[in-house]
Amino acid sequence: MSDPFDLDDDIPFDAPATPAAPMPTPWLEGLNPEQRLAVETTEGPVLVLSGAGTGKTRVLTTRLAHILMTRRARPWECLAVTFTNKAAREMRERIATMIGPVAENVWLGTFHSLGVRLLRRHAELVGLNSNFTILDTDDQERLLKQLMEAEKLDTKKWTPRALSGTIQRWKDRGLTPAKVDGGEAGEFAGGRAVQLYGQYQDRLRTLNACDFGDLLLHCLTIFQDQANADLLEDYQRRFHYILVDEYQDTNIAQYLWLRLLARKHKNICCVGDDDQSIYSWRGAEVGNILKFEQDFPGATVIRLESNYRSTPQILAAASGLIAHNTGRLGKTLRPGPATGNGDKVMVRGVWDGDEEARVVVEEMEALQRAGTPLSQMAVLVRAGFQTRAFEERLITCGVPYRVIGGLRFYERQEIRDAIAYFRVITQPADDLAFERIINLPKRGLGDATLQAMHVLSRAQSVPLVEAARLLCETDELKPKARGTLLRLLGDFARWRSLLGVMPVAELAGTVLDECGYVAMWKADKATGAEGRVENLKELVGSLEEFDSLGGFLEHVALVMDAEDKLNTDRVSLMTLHGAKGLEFDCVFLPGWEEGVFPHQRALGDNGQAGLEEERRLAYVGITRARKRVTILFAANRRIYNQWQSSAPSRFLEELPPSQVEVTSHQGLFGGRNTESSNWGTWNDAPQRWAKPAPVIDVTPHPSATSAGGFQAGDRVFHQKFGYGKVLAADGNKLEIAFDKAGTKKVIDSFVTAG
DNA sequence: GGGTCCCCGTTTTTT
DNA sequence: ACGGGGACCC
Repeated sequence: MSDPFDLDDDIPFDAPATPAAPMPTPWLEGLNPEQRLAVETTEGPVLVLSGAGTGKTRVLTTRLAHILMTRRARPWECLAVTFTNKAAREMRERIATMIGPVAENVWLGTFHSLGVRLLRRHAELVGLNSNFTILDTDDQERLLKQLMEAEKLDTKKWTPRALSGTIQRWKDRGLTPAKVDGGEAGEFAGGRAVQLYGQYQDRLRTLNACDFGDLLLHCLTIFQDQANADLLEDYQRRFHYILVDEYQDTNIAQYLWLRLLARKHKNICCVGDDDQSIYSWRGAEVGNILKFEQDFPGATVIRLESNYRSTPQILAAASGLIAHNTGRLGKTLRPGPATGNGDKVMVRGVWDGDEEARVVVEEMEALQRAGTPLSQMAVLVRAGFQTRAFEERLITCGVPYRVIGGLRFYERQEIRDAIAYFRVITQPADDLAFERIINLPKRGLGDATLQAMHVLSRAQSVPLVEAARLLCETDELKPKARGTLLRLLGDFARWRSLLGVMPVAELAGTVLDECGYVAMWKADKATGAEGRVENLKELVGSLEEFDSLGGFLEHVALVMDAEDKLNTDRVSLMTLHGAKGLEFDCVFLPGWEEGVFPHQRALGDNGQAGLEEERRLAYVGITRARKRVTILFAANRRIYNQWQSSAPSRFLEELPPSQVEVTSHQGLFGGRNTESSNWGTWNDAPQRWAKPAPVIDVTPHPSATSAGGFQAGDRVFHQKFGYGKVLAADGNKLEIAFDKAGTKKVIDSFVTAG
């Protein structure tokens, strides 16, 4: 990968037009007055409060284009920061279409990718080598566990995971071990949490590794050190204009980072929405956006309130709900010119989780018949486990869907294992990676061998790989283990010698073949093993795009999201958190019950603040919809296999009644619009919620040949359900009587002739 | 070094 | 219910 940032200051920058007064500014056309103000107020600190669907991204990109087109700054004098790779990519593309390839020279990226670039340049200032490794959470926790065990701590009472979390939160606040208030972690780890934090940082340094928090924290350390004042000034001088996306999600470390860089020119523009702050649990500090005007004196605050996404009913419902929060900067979404009138927000009470799924999928099918593409429908849940019931129902009804979130490609076990091999090749000192694969596939190098290596490694202060080599020169190991270890070390030496000689993809393939890792999965009869072999192939294939293994590893660490290339028409299932920034015509919001949403844990842990964040989550959910929102709540729900009756979410009462239409099955639910102003709870009046009549499947069952050529009577095979007989075919949908799984509807591309 | 049993936790997640 | 991890035994 080329590094545009290393091109530094001497790139010719040809703005398309020579500035002449008055300069034409076509890129400003079509902006509303507030948006235009946000774009044109280039000087000084600016806070753009942009509600959902008010054209935030457009403002950000246009602002950057405006700065460049009017030659206020050259591309490499602009810094644009986002949170996700997706947002960064989107912004880069949009800027490129507006101003052309010079856009590449803007410092544009996520906090972490920009942090990494700075840190690779100046790694030696914090005792690292510029080719440091970026650890994933697995590595972090394993490392902490080792440290805790060395301290004889009970890792069941105090889990490495919890300690990892504590350390991350400290890093989020820009605290190095020396800066943490000693008493802060209380009795955690016998009062030794801070000490462990220090040990952890030392260990990372010897491993030449960083965790995610370090990417920013080390930058801060460098910038805050008086000895590096010149360096800081260099960057301060460089960045004439700074743009920050999703400012409500920044943590304190990020805030300090920005403030340091903006100190000279003070042209910092932060865009965000305090009402969409839903990540406080991972260190985001709403306070950053709330006190922007104090932090950056003389700041201009601009509110974008004209919404181009949702119907007036949806906006009114969302606004009414969020108005229950305190401590807001305050903003009211107004329907913009483009939004038509729509239906009221539907609220629907159902008997249980199964009915909820049934009702939702039925409505989806009805909407589809009425012309809404499936890709314009989404089910947004509070927690991951809720998707299961919907998946099952969607499978049964043969409605294609995708689950967004969950395990990502690079988080799969086989991918992480493979990557550990690559890591040891590029960085022999990467003990964590070496430990991971030393006996994978099983080659008889167990605890005893590892133990001996650790002892030697510690005694000699050398990496494990080196300790292993030394160990092989002694008689300490049994001959068999010694032979195996020598062979492994020899393999690594050979693979390493191929670096830069053999194309990376080929090298990767060779490594995974020769070490026996692929063979291991090929020999595995368990379900999913073939899938893993496939994934490994895909991994090797994806390496084609890289010209160095190191570049690939950085990509893996920083760009975890693998773009979904499938453009098929599918319903989306995801968490409310995952839906932020997305929009759909029709949104389903199930599980609005006390304990589920607002979630019990959110209420317990943080009281009022926790509740308000849950409410913001609800606000995010509602404002994802363009045309239609359906909220559901169930009287009974099975949680951890235990049936519980539940009360409707308090958020339901907070929706403005005039914007809501309560519907119910079979007189299940009276609703306050027609009855009293009081919402009954399930517990108060269980007799009101008689079990509804079963839902009758009204989908036609024509018997014909499917698009894929299947017809009634065919024997087929399905990955999940096994063998079965086709009962009916309709377009690409088949109704199949499976031998074991019963009768289900599936899409014909999921089955093969059996 | 490998298999079995018990216990624990089970909100949200990017980088 | 269920999976992961650790302790324990062969």
